[in-house]
Amino acid sequence: MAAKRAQTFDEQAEPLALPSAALDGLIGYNLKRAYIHINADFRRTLEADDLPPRVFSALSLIAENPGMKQTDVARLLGIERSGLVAIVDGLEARGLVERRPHPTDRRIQELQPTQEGQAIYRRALEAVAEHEVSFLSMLSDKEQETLLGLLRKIRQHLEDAG
Amino acid sequence: MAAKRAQTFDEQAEPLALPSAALDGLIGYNLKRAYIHINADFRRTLEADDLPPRVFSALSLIAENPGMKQTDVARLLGIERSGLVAIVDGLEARGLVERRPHPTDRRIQELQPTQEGQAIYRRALEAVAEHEVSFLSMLSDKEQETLLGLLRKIRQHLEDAG
DNA sequence: CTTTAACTGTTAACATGCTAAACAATATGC
DNA sequence: GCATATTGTTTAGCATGTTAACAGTTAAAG
Repeated sequence: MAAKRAQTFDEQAEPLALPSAALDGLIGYNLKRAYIHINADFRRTLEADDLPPRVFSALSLIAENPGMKQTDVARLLGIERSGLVAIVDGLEARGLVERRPHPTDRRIQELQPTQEGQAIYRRALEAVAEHEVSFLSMLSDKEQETLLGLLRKIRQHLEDAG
Repeated sequence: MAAKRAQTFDEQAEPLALPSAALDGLIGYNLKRAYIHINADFRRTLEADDLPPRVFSALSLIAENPGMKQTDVARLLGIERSGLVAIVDGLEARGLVERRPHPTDRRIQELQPTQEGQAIYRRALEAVAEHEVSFLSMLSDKEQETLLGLLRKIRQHLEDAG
């Protein structure tokens, strides 16, 4: 059990289109709707590994940056330290991540991915990438490249100059 | 009071970038991050009118399609009928929307925007559109047009043959 | 016509995922 | 040494959703 619970929420708040001509002209609205669809697919893909998006994100950070402390992971995820505890507890209970004592600072517990954690992360990432291909099949390769470039440009300007 | 509550959540779960080369190549991930930023701006913009995104969406539906019943609004928003009750209660308490009896079916209460409701909706929509311009200033007009077209293409294929 | 089923809006109980506040253990700066 | 800050954690609470049950009303079946 645990896989079809009810999917209480996250980003599935607007599955259907709002029939509004006014909103259709806004990039933000179209971005939101496209995101909702692709995120739903993302969630479905990760459901096979019982990884909610937020847990996948945490695992991703830990797998790609071994040795981070929880405070940093929480900050990067944009949640409170207290909120991360349960997520790491879950990952640790499943044997995907380990809390290890910091060599000099005994307050800190470094987060290390286990071999299984790395394997599952890589497998999940590959599954997501594969799903994306079929999910965006309405766009040509050229169009996908253009879209990726534009989205990156937005991120770059917003995340660099905070 | 009521405007800086705590902004408990919605989509602000990942304000900072995940330093991951693997994820950066995924359109879905970049779409998500761009959406998070633009949605945060969307939320800030609507905060002036004390309109959470979900309330704005409901008001938008009602203002642009007067006479809908709650069941339809809930379905279009992707939430349960029971969840919409509080939202409509709030809009009605603020005098932005009215519940009116259906002429023949006494189960139904038609949702009608008041004059003030329409005014606030139009004003909020204009504010959102204006914010979008400055928010996406890193893209040229041509690039914005391209992005809008690509996002629409995605939506079209996903929502038509849903 | 009568009975049965379906639909509408609503409430109540509960789940979820976060925050905020307090805490003990530890580290740092003067 | 002592005040202050940091880390991870627990606890309580809130926001926002769901599901289940309901009363009133309508539509369908017999």
